[in-house]
Amino acid sequence: MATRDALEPAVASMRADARRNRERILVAARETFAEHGADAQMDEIARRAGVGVGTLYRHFPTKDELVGELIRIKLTDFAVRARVKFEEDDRPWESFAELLREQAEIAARDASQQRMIFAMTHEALEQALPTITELTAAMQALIDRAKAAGKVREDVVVDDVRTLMCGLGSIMAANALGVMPYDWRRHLEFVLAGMRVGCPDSGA
Amino acid sequence: MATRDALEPAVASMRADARRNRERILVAARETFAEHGADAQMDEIARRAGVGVGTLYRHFPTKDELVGELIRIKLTDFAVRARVKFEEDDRPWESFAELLREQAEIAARDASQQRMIFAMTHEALEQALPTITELTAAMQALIDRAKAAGKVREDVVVDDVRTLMCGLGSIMAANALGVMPYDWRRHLEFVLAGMRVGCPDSGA
Amino acid sequence: MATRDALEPAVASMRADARRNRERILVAARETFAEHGADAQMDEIARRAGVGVGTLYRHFPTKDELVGELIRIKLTDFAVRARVKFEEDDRPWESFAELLREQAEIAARDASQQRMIFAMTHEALEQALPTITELTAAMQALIDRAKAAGKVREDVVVDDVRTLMCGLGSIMAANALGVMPYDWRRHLEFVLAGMRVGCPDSGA
Amino acid sequence: MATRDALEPAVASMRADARRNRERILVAARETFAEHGADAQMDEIARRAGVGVGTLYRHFPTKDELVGELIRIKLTDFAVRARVKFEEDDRPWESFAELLREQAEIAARDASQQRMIFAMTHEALEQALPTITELTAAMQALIDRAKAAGKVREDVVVDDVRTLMCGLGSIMAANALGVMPYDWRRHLEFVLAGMRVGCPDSGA
DNA sequence: TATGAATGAGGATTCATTCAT
DNA sequence: GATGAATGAATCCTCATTCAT
Repeated sequence: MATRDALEPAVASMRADARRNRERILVAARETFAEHGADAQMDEIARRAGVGVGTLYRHFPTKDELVGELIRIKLTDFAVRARVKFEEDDRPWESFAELLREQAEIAARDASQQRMIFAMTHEALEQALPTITELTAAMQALIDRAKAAGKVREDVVVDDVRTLMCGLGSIMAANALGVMPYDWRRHLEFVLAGMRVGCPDSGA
Repeated sequence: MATRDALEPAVASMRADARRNRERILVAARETFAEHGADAQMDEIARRAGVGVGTLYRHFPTKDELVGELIRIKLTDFAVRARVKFEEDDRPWESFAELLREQAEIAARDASQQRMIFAMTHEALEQALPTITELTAAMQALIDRAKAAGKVREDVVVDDVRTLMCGLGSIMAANALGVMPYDWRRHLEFVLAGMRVGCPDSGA
Repeated sequence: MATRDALEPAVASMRADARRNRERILVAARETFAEHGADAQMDEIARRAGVGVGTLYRHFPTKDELVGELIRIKLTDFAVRARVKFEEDDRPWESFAELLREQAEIAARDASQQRMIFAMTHEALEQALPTITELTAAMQALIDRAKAAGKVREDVVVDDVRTLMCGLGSIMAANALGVMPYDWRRHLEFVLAGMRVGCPDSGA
Repeated sequence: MATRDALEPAVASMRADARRNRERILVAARETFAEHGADAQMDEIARRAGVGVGTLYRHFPTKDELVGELIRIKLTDFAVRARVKFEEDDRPWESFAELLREQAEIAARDASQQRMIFAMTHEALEQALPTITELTAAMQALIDRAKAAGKVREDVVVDDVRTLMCGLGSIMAANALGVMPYDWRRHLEFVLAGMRVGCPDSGA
């Protein structure tokens, strides 16, 4: 996990027990949002974390801020992974495609936790803004290199990746709801294929 | 609209005023889910429809059944459109790709109403099962013809389309939430390109 | 009781059972504010009224509006009484002084209910504004007549009466809290004496 | 300030820093009750005082005891002032009337802090009992001298002053709530006038 | 001893659903 | 059948007080 990098100074300077509680709350929140989606209740999150609601609210003054932090951590992790992939790997297409595959596998592993995005509000998102900027830059670098190497179509932009990940997350979420099975891995491969140079256009 | 075909016998045999109420409720429900997503309230739907809550509940005994009916109508419409496309049009790739583009535009037009899928439960889905069967058959026919004509990759299956539409709907919904802009049209074209014969594989 | 005059059209047109519930809620609210002051709980008010909380909230969407209505009724009653006193009675000093004595006795009778004023907010007050205007006018008429008859000091203004009643109410409330006994009747008589013509000034 | 005289032995024997903390807490509490009335929170008082809640609770084991102490100090101050007035001043009416005016001005100056009295409970009051006894005695002396000089009506008793001050405090508090303006100075003068010998009775 | 993190009962309000009119 | 009043479990959040560091 690259989460350590997500620690803000405020968190780093916490008392040991407070930091432990904070961590337990985040774990519990992930589980609870996974099970109940946007309807996850603060009381249940607290109970699972083994703390009182008061403690939960001391750490995250509103539900929104809790959701915002979960998103921020996830995106920070993604950004770090993207940066590492760019440094460590010099096969332009593979480092691009594999980053997305790996990130998708990770997202799928917290399973249905994708449902949390249903609980995302504007406020929640704002907390993650700096992280999003970082992630965008890292992704841009990967795309640029792959384009320069003639692997990725010239018209692909960073936002297409954002859109793809949004779609994948929702597909995983729908999957987790259990109403119907969806194969997100196949979906990802279709999009990757469509983004490659050499692909005939879609006839649009 | 092909909605007329969605009428069940029970609806067909209703008194004229009851059927009018039913229709107004469905319209009001669409509007309300569009504005408030899964948080749409039964009271507001009734108010917009100009009927009492009691009447709303007479037509749809639970919120789930109301959501289910909205989904069923939408899918029925899709199925009809798919069947028509198959009959009317003999350009295998185009009739496949254009159906998806048209359906996506329609979905986007109820705009944010996609948010309703956040309110979908297992029960809601069950009502739509027969419709889903129809839709699957119609889609299968289009895919088979396109494969036979060497236009669509052999490994594409009906479920890939279902998955695609799920992803698109969610992207539209996220868009409507307004937290971030997503370009679902570009996403659709990447997938279509990826499904075409002649596209290099994704390197997976 | 002159409360009947306080009925707004909205109330008059209610279904019989709804109006009965509304009345029971108001009674229960008076009792509960009397016992617990500003800390009175909506749940308890509902329980005492024999209705669900939902019903309480249907009639009064916020605690403030409930408090506001209680104040409005009380002031309406006062205004009516003032108007009647002015019409029925032609002894300028007596009609002025007796109105205040009677109103104070009435206020004291809902006893400690005066504590409700502790729960009064700006919003709550706003509901009562038209009533306050009426009351002010009625009181002004009584004061003017008593001044014209040379009974009340020329410098007495309507606001002095408002201030007096506020003080009396609080004294009653403090009394009801039981922390100390206060004799509000004596207090009232001192103020009345001080407002009479012929009283030596206070040496200020 | 005559507060020094209010020091109990327990306080006198405190370590210098503890006494300084105690003083800062009292100041912070006055400010906070002034701003928020009975809704003042212990956490905010501690924060303003620049101490942890724990320290606040070490000095005042319950909120009630804190309120009680604030009241006690205020009343002690009043009692001292009354005694001084009696000693220093030999104009019977003036020393009586001016004491009340001065005390009222002081009370008004903590401005809205009168709102604290809304937070007063039986327990809070009990702490102040000895002080009340002192105050009563001092006030009695002033009244007796004024009666003997033929300035104050024979039927005036100490409790009438207590009642007056209670009313004034509440009027100031209501004023501070800002819902309506009340002129407590005028109210005080009416009562003083009403208590003077030579005032016609109120016609009761 | 001082600190501030943790606690959790409680409180206002909402909303799907039922039922009297 | 239609209406909308009534229901009350559920939900987010607060704050006086306790207790580990």
